[in-house]
Amino acid sequence: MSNKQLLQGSFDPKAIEADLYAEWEQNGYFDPSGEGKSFCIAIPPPNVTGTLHVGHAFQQTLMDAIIRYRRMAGFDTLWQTGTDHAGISTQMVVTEQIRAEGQSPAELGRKKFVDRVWEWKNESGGTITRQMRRMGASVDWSRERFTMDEGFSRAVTEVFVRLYEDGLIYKGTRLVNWDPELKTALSDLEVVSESEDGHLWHIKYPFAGNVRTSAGDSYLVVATTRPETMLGDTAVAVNPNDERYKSVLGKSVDLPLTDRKIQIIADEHVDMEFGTGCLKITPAHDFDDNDIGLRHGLDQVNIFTTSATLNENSPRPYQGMDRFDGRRAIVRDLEDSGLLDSVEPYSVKIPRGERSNAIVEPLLTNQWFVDVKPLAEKAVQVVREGLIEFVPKHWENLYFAWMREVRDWCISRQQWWGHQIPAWYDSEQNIYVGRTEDEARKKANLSPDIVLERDSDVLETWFSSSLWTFGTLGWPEDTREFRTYHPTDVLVTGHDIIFFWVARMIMMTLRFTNEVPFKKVYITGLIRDAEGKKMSKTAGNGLDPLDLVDGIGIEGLIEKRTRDLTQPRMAQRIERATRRDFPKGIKPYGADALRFTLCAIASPTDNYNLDVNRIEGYHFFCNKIWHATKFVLANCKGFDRSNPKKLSMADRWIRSRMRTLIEDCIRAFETYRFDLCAKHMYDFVWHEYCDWYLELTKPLIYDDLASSDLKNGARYTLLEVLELTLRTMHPIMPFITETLWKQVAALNGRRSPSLMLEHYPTTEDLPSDPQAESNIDWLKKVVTAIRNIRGERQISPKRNVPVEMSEGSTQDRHLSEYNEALLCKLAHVSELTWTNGANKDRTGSVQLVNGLKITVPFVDADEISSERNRINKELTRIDKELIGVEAKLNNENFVQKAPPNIVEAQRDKAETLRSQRITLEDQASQLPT
RNA sequence: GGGUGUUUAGCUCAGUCCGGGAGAGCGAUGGCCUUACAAGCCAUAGGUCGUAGGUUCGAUCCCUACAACACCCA
Repeated sequence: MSNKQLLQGSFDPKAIEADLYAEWEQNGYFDPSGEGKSFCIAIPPPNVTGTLHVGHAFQQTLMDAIIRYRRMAGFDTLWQTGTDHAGISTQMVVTEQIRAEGQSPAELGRKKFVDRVWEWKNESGGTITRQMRRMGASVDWSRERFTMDEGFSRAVTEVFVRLYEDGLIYKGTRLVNWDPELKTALSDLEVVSESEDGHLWHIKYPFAGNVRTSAGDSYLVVATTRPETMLGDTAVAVNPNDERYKSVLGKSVDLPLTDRKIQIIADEHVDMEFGTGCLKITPAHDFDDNDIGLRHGLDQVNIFTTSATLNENSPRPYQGMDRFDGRRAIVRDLEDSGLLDSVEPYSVKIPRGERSNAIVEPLLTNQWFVDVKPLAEKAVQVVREGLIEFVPKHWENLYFAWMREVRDWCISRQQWWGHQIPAWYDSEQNIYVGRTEDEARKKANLSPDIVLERDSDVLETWFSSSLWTFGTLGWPEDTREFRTYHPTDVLVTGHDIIFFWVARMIMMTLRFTNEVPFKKVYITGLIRDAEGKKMSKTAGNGLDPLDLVDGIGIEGLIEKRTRDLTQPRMAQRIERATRRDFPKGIKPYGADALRFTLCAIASPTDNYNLDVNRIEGYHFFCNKIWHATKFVLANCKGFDRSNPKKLSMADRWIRSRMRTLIEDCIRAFETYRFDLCAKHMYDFVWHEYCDWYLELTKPLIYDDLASSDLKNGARYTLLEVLELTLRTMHPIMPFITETLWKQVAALNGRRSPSLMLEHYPTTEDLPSDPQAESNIDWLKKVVTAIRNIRGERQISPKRNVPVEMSEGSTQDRHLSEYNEALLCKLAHVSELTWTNGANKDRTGSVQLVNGLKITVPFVDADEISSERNRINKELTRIDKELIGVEAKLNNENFVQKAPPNIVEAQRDKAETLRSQRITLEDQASQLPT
């Protein structure tokens, strides 16, 4: 882009962002420099066939800001990228495609099915990486990995085999979350529980033999939300302290509808207040009951098939029934036999498979497990010792709590897409584990004529992702990358996967590398919509980050939000809400504005509300920077830095402020306070550089008679501070800063072909300048005071007014003389005079700046009454403040106990307020009546 | 039932390890097309900092209890 184009028009993100990314990528600017201290972030791998949602955009923006900052600060940075094979969700998508073609995966067979998934992966796997590029993510694409690629798969097999050899992986029959539709085990994360309307059935269990409760009943009443599971009951439990049932402990009841007798046992877990205080125990179909069952050595009677129909362990009439038909039949039969005590409506938490939406059934199945306890100890220790630090710190508590209650980890899934478990079976179901079948045979000295069959299960996705930091760096080979970049420096992720991913990475990495996977864990909250609601497809309030970048019309947005709804009846409501919130659709705000917004909302809290108005505000901020640069360039054409120059007070001031900005931003980046970082940048650019510094330079630059040394000083500073500002902001807003930087860099003596190759600003050449700061602070206050009077009296900006000063200190007098020209220009003052306050003939509006009295004389009579109001208002304010301060000073305790500097400050304040009060009263009395 | 977090201007949020009478953006109101920017400039209004106690000379900040909301676990 040429200067000419830049000097025209306003900020248009589309025009500048398009080609820049390709340029960076092609020039290899994202690759590690190979010089300096290493700094590495491993990206949480998104689903390979997924699309970018706001949460990704958010976390990746923060990671990119960190990486760009570190890269500029001279680190050898690697942002390791890659994607996850996302077992279940990917398999489901492809299954549906195949079904749509009128086939079933079973007909296709495993090999062809997996080939189809690879096809789909190659076809659609590029979407999310394309979107990441659009957001400006500076990941090293040359090192992109995939959890199913050859090298990573080798790491997965290696880990499985070693854990098996060490006795930390075993196969066993345990209770797991079972999805009867997908016919696979699910992790807790893949199960979503929500409250739904249901019932609580109270069922009578008659005692076996002549037994009575203390109340004289010949039966116990148990309450359950799932009556059909009673067929698998193996006990009834009561609290050992429950007086009502002490006498029946150890006795039995006849389990209705069956010919089984079950025992009455005592367990602390039972809540005496709930229902009748009797709890039916179904160890094979409830996680809590399973624990109780294990404690008491109860039988586990599994009554369901893998399709959740009643199996041969249930009484014949119910066999083959679906679990809900079974429930109806059982309730009816209980009622018929008079054993149904009562039914009440009840809100039940229903667990559903995240992908299939099927109701999950706790089911006893034969699965592979990791024995987590031995791994967890060390994982807790490294966090306790500070080798890994959570930011914000309080998440460590959650981590510790989870680790204390850690259960064995079910790692097998009955799926085809994923890492097939490296275990083989002979005809007697003996297990042989090895990196290959050959190895497994050799280890067991198997004769070649024994036929082995490989385990058909795959490992769950989290198993492979737990190896992410070291697997991507080449482990198990001893690579240079692993030695250089591991442990990685920081992990940026959401609190929802601290246990599923973060904790497991820590455990696995410690086990296999003897290192922590990362030194810091920055936990982000969840992005919600403007009203604080969770963004979701069903609620129809989701936002596609790229729509915020490139814009979308209202019809397009509605179409997107109502497409493929699971509940089509929601469409109308979603459309209405969308039209209300986005009457004109979404404007193209650009990647920088979105990135800046995401940083600005990233305060240390659990949730952030993403308000499009805010993005618009930061889009305007981009425009502000754009125009400021236009201004600077227009006034610095052909500027030569070697020209003799003299810095003005304003130049010295903005350089001193620039120093503060750099310090603030560095501190903010180092402490992960992206919100403060964005705020500092915004305030500096808008309210210091643009509002004041540019305005302060104009009188000088536009003055043909001004000294060329001073003009050169101003141009020098305009360019220098702008160039430094662009560098300072680059990690958050890479596109606009690079574009503008290329226009100003050479004028400030920078020769790099890209801002990405420049060093992050340091404060070395920028002295802190208290004199300039107090000088310009005074000027700002005085100008603002005069503008305040002008505003209140609605004096047109075109009209210059005379201003009188009086009662100030000699310092005020010096400053006013020094700054007179600027002051008159900025406040539209025709003439500035000092009076000794004796001029009683001319009255006017008064503002006080500390001890200095500033008067703008009246021109007509009706201004006088409004001035009286203004003074009265001001007096009220001063009185209120004075009362507070004086109360403090009259308090003996305060004067004695508070630190002397605080007391002194209060005395000064009281002094100032009193003198202001006198001046104002004096002024009011002088107003003509 | 247990745990964590939140509660500050009409709205969305800052207010930092370290207590000394609270800030921004948006919105609202009034005035300006002032030669970088109307996507802008200048000014104004508004808050017993969730409630009740406690600690302290002094509490938005520290402690306790309670309430509401959110999330996690059961």
